[in-house]
Amino acid sequence: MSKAGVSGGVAAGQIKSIIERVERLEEEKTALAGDIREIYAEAKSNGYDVKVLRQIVRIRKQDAAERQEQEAILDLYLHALGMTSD
Amino acid sequence: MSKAGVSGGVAAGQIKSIIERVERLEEEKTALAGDIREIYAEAKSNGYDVKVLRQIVRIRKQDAAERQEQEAILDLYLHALGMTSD
Amino acid sequence: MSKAGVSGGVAAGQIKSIIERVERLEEEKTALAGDIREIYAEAKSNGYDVKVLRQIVRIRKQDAAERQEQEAILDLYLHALGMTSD
Amino acid sequence: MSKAGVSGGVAAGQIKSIIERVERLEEEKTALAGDIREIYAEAKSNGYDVKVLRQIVRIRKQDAAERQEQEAILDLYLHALGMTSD
DNA sequence: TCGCCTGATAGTTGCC
DNA sequence: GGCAACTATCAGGCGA
Repeated sequence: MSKAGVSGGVAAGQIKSIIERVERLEEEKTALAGDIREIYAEAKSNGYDVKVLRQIVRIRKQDAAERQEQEAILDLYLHALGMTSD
Repeated sequence: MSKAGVSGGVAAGQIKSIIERVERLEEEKTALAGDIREIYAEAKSNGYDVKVLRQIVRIRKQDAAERQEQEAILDLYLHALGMTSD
Repeated sequence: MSKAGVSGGVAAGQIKSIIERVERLEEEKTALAGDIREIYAEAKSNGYDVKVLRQIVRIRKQDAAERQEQEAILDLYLHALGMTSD
Repeated sequence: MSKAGVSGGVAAGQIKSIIERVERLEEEKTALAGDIREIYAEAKSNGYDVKVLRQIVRIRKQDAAERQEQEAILDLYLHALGMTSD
């Protein structure tokens, strides 16, 4: 069939399965977000500055991203210069 | 002490632990987001309209939230009438 | 009035003004996007690799953002240590 | 030459010019985005519902697009009937 | 030219 | 209750 579910109700089970798998994963995702919040709350109660901690995490993530970008552009340069193995 | 880590470098290990635990959880969160995207991609390749599927998930979440709220209101009434066991 | 436009049609002119100002600005924004596309197209016709150019712009923007973040966290540290002038 | 800048450093100035022109335009674009945000913020402080205002702008843009499409279709018909001047 | 994918934007949620 | 960070959605650019 060219379009799932159009030719009848036969796909209902499949849709249900998709929805439920997504919902399950989103549930886990929400739980993890809660765990993170909990860690920060605990840190705060131990006298740490949560804003600073969050900023540190953010910067480390940015660093990683920047490194990725740097590698990506290096690859681009190498390709442009025909210096790659592929 | 009024501010953790200010009175010396003793808290460095603790900070490191906090940061790493958060990063670990965020990594898992990102992985789950990837899984969800994968499911939608697979659904799309099976001919489903991803936008519609996302909307269904959203509506079901809203419904769940409303149900929660309804129950909360019901509890409120029951409490007000002294009809609860707690 | 507590809520603009609720007490009558008197705010119609104001709404119209808001909408039109926004639309005007978005138009300009779209035009700028077009200008940028044009520059890249021209560069491409001159033999430049657009992908590389875009990557360069992206990295430079990231660098700037990272610098901002670094400054922000420095400020946070200084505040945390009570070493600021305010 | 088949690839600009590959045969030497002569194109550095040109690249620099391209990058800077793009960055200048992106800066202006960002500034306009800021102006728009400002308008909405002002509207909000005057009691307007920003979400609704955004929706109005979106719908009007869609309408304009549809009108464009209608005109294009009309043109197509007129061309097919040889009723155009070009 | 069409589909994919990344980057920009809008909405939501949590914090102050 | 307002503001800021984060997430999800959407549109434009790129490659096949």
